[in-house]
This record gives sequence, C-alpha cells and structure tokens, in this order.
Amino acid sequence: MAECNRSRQDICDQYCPSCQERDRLREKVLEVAGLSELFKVLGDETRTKIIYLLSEEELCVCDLAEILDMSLPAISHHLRLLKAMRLVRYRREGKQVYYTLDDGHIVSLIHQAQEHYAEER
Amino acid sequence: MAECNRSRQDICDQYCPSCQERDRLREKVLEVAGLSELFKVLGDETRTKIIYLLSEEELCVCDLAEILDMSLPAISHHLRLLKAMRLVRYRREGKQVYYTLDDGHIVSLIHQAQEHYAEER
DNA sequence: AATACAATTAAACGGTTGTTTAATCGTTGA
DNA sequence: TCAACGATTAAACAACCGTTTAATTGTATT
Repeated sequence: MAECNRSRQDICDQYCPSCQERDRLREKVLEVAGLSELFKVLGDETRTKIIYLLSEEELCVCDLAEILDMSLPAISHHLRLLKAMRLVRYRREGKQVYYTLDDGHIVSLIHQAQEHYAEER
Repeated sequence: MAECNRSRQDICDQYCPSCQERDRLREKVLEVAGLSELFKVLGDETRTKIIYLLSEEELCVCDLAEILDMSLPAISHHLRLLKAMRLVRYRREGKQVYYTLDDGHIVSLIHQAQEHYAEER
C-alpha cells in the first residue's frame, strides 16, 4: 500500500483500504449529509402519527389532540416543527386552525418503512 | 352528530369529525406504531453514514473511525445499537472486527430520502 | 366591551442520547 | 508469558428533546 499522510495517528496503525479509497468514501459520505434531519422528524412517534393522520384528511389541532389523547400544547409544539420544515400547511377557520400535509414524499417514506418492517414485529 | 362518550373533556368542546371517524383514525394510527424506532436509527447523522458506508463495502471499526474522523468508542457505541437491531453483521479477523450491512431495506429508505430531498438543500 | 375558547408561546422540568475518558477484554507476535 | 493493539464496555458529562404548566394571543359570541 502506498504511503500517505494520515489525518489521525490515534485510530489504528494500519488503515485497511487504500488512502485513495478512504478519500473516495469520505466523498461518498457527503451524499447523505443532512438527511438525518429529515429522519429525526420521523424519529418521534407522535410526529409520525400526525403526518400519517394528516395524509388521510385535514384536521384541526384539537382533533389531533383528541385522537392521539395528548395535550394541545404538545401537539402544537410538534406542528410548529413540521411547519418550520414545510411539511404541513395550515388554514384558519374561526377559532380552529386546520392542518394539511404539504409533502407527499414523507408519506412515501413511511409507507416504504411499513412494507419492509411491518412483519418483523 | 350523534352523541358519544368523550375520553377527554379538556381538549375542545366540539370534536370535529364524528366519533366513528375518531375511532377509525385511532385504529389507523396503530399502523405506524413502532415505526419511529426504525427512523430513530437514521435520525443520527453518524449512524446514517455508517450504514451508507457499509452498504458500499465491508469495513472494520478503525476504518470507520478513520473515514468519519471519530473515536473508536464512539463508532463502537453506534455499531452496538445497529447490532442490537440486526441491521449489521460482524466477523472477527485477527485483531480487527469487520462489519457488513445485514439489511437492504434500510438503504432503500436512505436512497428514497436522497431522491426526494437532495435538491432541496 | 366583555367573556369564552382554540391555539400558540415561554419557561421549567425530566428523561434520553451521544461523546469522552478510562478501564477491560481478546487476539497476535516477540 | 508478556507486551502491543484493536475493540468493547462502563461511567461521567454535556447537550438535546419532549412534555407539562402557566401565561398570552387571536377570534367569535353575547
């Protein structure tokens, strides 16, 4: 293996793939940078449920609270994040605020996860 | 709307969908129960990178540490979780321990997320 | 105007999570 | 068997996250 400058000496004596390979993999890894932000949204059970419900029909905050048996602030807190990530849209009607899903892609992710992991439980 | 027993009085006065609809949605939501456990794995940037790298080729712990520029215990800690979830397999060869991806589904999820959200950044 | 109510926001709390440091285990080679 | 090294484990710490309580905003009704 050709000699090359090591960025860290404290890992291990012999880095197994070649240094060219190392650099290639470091480039490769950039392709998934930032993706976990999206998965973090789905990493919370409540948010996945909200998204799933909103993919079915438009619902107001108190509906979601009722269905999921949670407090209004808790639901509102999650909707705020989903709003910030442009995953949901809202519309005011009198005292109620109605939310709809504004991103079909994220439901596809949920569906795909369902297909692959539903039977494993 | 037909009268029905409310489980919580402290949410809002008028639950908008009918109570039958509420019960249907409560059933519906069970379909995604537990799925966030899987998404939680991908919710960490380091783990997504490890999975992505292992989908390319087999690597030992010190390789991963070198490529991702992290400490051995940190990598090992994440691999332990991936092992517990049966997402990776390992094989000892002398002093090194080599890891491979043992679940093609999870890479599909990453690929799909890439397709949908790559251009948004 | 005043009250009631849905929703949001702020602050506080508890729990979880990821990284670090240090110690230990397992394997190899002298 | 002893030393070296890769990997794992344990304990400690800091940072983050989700829920709760309380206060506030905005809208509708009387």
